[in-house]
Amino acid sequence: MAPTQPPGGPEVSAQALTREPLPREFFDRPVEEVAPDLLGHVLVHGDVALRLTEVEAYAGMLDPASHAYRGLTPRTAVMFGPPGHAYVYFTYGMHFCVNLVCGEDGTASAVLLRAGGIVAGMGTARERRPNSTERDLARGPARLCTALGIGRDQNGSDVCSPDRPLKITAGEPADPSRIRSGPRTGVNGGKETPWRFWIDGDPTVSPYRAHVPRKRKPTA
DNA sequence: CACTAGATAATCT
DNA sequence: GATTATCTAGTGC
Repeated sequence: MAPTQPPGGPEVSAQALTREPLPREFFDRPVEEVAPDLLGHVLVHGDVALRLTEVEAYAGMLDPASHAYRGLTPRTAVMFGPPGHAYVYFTYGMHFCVNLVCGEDGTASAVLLRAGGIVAGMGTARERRPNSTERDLARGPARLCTALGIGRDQNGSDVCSPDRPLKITAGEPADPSRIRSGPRTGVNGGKETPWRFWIDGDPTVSPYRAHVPRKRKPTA
């Protein structure tokens, strides 16, 4: 027999690429309900598929930690649109992160996809992150985007349409008894809201890091 | 393992 | 000019 296969096995991996996307109504709910429900579902981009293990909820204009808190700007325009679309942003001069827009049209809430495990297209993912172990391929929001090849071109993409390269497909939902929540990572405002959700014990969940204000460049 | 600093650019003030 | 929903490489234990 072949040695160890990834969880789910190769047949499940192939299914992940062809399965129907989640219905748009899935996203047309309060963001703190959608976020934990996404755990275990599968994000597909091209021939790579990823089972979500960690996400964070951001409640739009009501949430000091959200990019949408200060209102509509060119960058945040996608979040103010209809649910079921991808909001991709560029940060720290080198990284992309991807969110899925939630709630009613105009609420500007979204779920940040923070980590997951690759269930199809392992070869492609490894090429994109050649120095990474399998466990670390998508362990963190910027690593996730690199492993799946997500960038500016995917901003605004409809993830509920079966014919687009980037889509969110139905997987095996996480066992509710294994879902944990806690404060969001790397965020300054809104610390009291425990809106980071993850699958307890899953090795692909990223380590928690509290927000640290960056030091300024030393003046020589 | 814990901790630090540096990379690098869009966005906002 | 300051800040940032990050990651990696480096040091030291």
